[in-house]
Amino acid sequence: MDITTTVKSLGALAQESRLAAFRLLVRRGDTGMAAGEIARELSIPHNTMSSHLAILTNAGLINSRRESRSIIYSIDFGGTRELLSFLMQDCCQGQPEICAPILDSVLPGCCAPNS
Amino acid sequence: MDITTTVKSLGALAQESRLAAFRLLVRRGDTGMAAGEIARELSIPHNTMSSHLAILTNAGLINSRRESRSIIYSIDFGGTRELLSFLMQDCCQGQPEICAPILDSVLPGCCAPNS
DNA sequence: ATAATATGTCGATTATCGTCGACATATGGA
DNA sequence: TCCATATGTCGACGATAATCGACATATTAT
Repeated sequence: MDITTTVKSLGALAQESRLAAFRLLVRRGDTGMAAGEIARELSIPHNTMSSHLAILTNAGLINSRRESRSIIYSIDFGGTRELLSFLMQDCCQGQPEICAPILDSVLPGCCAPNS
Repeated sequence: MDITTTVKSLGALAQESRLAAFRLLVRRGDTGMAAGEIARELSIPHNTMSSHLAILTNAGLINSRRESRSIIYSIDFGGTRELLSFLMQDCCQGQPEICAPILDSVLPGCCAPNS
């Protein structure tokens, strides 16, 4: 992942509605959520939400698939992982002090590495 | 860390010059780097860089201290860690699939948790 | 005090972003 | 086919952000 892509991804998340939509989709996993449902849930006009979803898609953070009349958006595991990996490695290699506490706080509750 | 703060921090990093400056400072650690030195290194006018540094500071990602004529900027461990923790926990709790591979890739090269 | 160096602030200009009404397209049912 | 539903696209407006010249402030040396 290069700087330009990283900037684009960070910019995609640096907006309240988009961050909210992204977090919503993270929790839904592969099941995803229809465009309209997201707009309703967040109380945002459907066309505004549409352009936000396009930006998140373009940044490689979410995917979409059609299901009859609806278009279901879901998180893009690959892109999301790439962004976080890039940020984490950037900090870790420069200053382990930053990452170690993060890992300690994230590990217990969720995912075990080397498992 | 709440959503508004997160958006502000992400926005601060979602700009090429600022992300470059941030990465530079991560690598310098507590030693930091003078404002002018950063501007010169990145070939950016000093006043433009000054406003970028102000934005990163306001987002809680970097700190500054005066050292004779220079003002030395350095990474803010606390703020940086908070942002990354928030993003990681957000994803981990929603979808462990995202975080596990990140941890696996970050752990070997750098910091060991529970150490 | 004066000058040189280092950085910050102000203000104006340009570019980009967020928002939303109006219209367009796609799907499925009557 | 005709209509309702679901979503996307276009265009315009207002708001915010990026950039940089000019000026202001702070520090140190002579």
